Amino acid sequence: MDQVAEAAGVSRATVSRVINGAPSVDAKIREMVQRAIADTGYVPNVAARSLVTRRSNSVALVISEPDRPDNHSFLNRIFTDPYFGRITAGATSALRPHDIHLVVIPTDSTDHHQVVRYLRQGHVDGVLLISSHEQDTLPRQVHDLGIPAVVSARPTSPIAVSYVDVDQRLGARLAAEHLLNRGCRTLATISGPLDIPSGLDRLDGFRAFLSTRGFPSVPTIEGDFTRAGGEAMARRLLAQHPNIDGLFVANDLMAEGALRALQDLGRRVPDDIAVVGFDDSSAALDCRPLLTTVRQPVEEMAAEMAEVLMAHIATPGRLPRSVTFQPSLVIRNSA
Amino acid sequence: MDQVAEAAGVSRATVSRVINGAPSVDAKIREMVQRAIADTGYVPNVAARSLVTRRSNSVALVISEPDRPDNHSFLNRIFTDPYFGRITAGATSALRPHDIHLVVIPTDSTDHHQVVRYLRQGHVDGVLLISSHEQDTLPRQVHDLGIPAVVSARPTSPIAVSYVDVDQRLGARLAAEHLLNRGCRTLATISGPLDIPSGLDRLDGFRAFLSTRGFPSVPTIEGDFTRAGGEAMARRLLAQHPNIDGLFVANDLMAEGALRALQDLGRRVPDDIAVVGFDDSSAALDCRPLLTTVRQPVEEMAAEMAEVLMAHIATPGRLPRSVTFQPSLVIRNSA
DNA sequence: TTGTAGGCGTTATCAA
DNA sequence: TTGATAACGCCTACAA
Repeated sequence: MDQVAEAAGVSRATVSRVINGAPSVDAKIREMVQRAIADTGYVPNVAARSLVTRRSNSVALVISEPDRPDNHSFLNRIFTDPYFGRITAGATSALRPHDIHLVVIPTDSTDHHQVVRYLRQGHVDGVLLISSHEQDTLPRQVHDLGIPAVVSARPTSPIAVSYVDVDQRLGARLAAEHLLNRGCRTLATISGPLDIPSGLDRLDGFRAFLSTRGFPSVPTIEGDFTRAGGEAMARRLLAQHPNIDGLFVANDLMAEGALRALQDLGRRVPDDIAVVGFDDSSAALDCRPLLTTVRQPVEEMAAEMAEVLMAHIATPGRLPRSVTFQPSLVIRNSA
Repeated sequence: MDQVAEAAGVSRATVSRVINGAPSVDAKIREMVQRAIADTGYVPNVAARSLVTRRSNSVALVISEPDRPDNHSFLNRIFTDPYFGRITAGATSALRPHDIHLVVIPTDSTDHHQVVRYLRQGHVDGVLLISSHEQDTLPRQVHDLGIPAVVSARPTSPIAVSYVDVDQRLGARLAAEHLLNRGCRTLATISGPLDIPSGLDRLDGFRAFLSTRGFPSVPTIEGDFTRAGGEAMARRLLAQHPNIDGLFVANDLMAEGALRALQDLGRRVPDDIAVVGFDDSSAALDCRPLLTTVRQPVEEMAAEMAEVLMAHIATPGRLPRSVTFQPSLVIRNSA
């Protein structure tokens, strides 16, 4: 920077002003400085800058998953699930125009403390926290840290933190309504893990609506949000309840597996049994027949999380606020 | 830090030594300092540290994709393709023990300059560059930057840079051999994009081996590495060459689409036509029948990239070196 | 083994 | 509008 200042015949302070686009700089001087910058190939040092500005221009995307028995493939599952991919894509697209970068940090409870330490060290200006499971303590820990944060779903315990969510119960209701409208009368559902709020909410919403329509009880089986799980659960469900004619599966990945099981079992979809998924992820288009599903605008939601986070970063005292997106039904061929 | 020093009754220098685990510190004093750190809840400021150490303890994962006509879903495609997910998982697992974090940066040629600027600013200590297409100028730009870097495939133009790759031609040969051994005599292939070296190499390897076995020409159609593309190309291929009995598809995603097309066309796999994919990604297990495929150890390769990168970072002058992994054939049910 | 002191490259304050 | 100058928080010779 001294080089630039010397080359332009000004002080370092002026160089700094030009770089940061301060309005109070003479046009000619600005020009000279810019030329000097180009000539010297000067690049500001970000460490020095953030030392004084206390900004890093990056945010963390923390993906907090529950510990599962088969934990060895933890990273693999995360980075292969299209849901997280959509989150990453949405967040990236919102952050990029602001020149803010994304540090991706997958975690389970065994290394919460590492994550907390990382956040405390000021590596990032804020956190996008993807946390789905009920007993996850990370949202609270992050909140206590006082660092700007936005969570991907309504926290289970009441924490004063901003979050972005979709109306899960409404989504499940849309599915139920559609199945009834088609004429299905023997309904069942493969739920998500019930220690995950979205899993629970979708199940609740589905049941709650059906009970108002005269279906007080609905055969239910708990799945794990994976394709293989959906296939296995569909098999089990149909073994127990062979005459089901309408099935709500709590995410598309499981629905894809379920369709496969139904095909193997010789059930025609949607004629013998109609199937509705949840997400409208790319998996819905990989299904045969194409999957009718509840659309959750994940990319937009992630982008909104990023926007809210940037607002928090810009205005430290800002009160938390939550944004809820409306789901919609995407009718294709499976129901 | 002053607080800690005062609380422990030592100088800031000693506190610094304790934090950085310098050996020359009296055990008692170390103890006192650590207690003081715990009491005061002190956390080192990373910006100040990297200002003086010139280390950021993070590396960039730059995913450089070619510009495609349907570019609007660029981010989506990247983050939904299991290949990139596996890369991310592999790199993360290798980096985590060293407390190095990953900044994920997707890019196409329109924002190469942003990426270069980012790298020049010293945000990261090094770059893992995932670059697949032939005319990509980014590897050269990164090389010219002089920042430690490792590329995910052999560069097309000779650049003195470390890379990690799989023996693509050998993989294709394994597929060809297997198809011949099964008794297939009318072979064809759906290749990857031919402006991507891996696409070209797999095609070359396939053809080269077959020509030594008396199959001088093989019907070929160029695909795009997507599921939908695989399906469409398989349809077209079989319309032109209805009597194909052995098909090599240059990645699993396309193979999955191809299997679907074959099913729709009423061809039995593997009886009427045997299919071999490439990658051994999770998609191979989503296929019906389960996909016989050439295994590419992507996670291990990404981890190796990370290891090599860390070596470069630790030893600035280190000469570039390349690591080539051997592919292997995973025989399942489709061939 | 410990302390002192200088410097890393910016931005921000305050005069001029 | 511009220029000195003082932080920012840490590491690291060097001296004690």
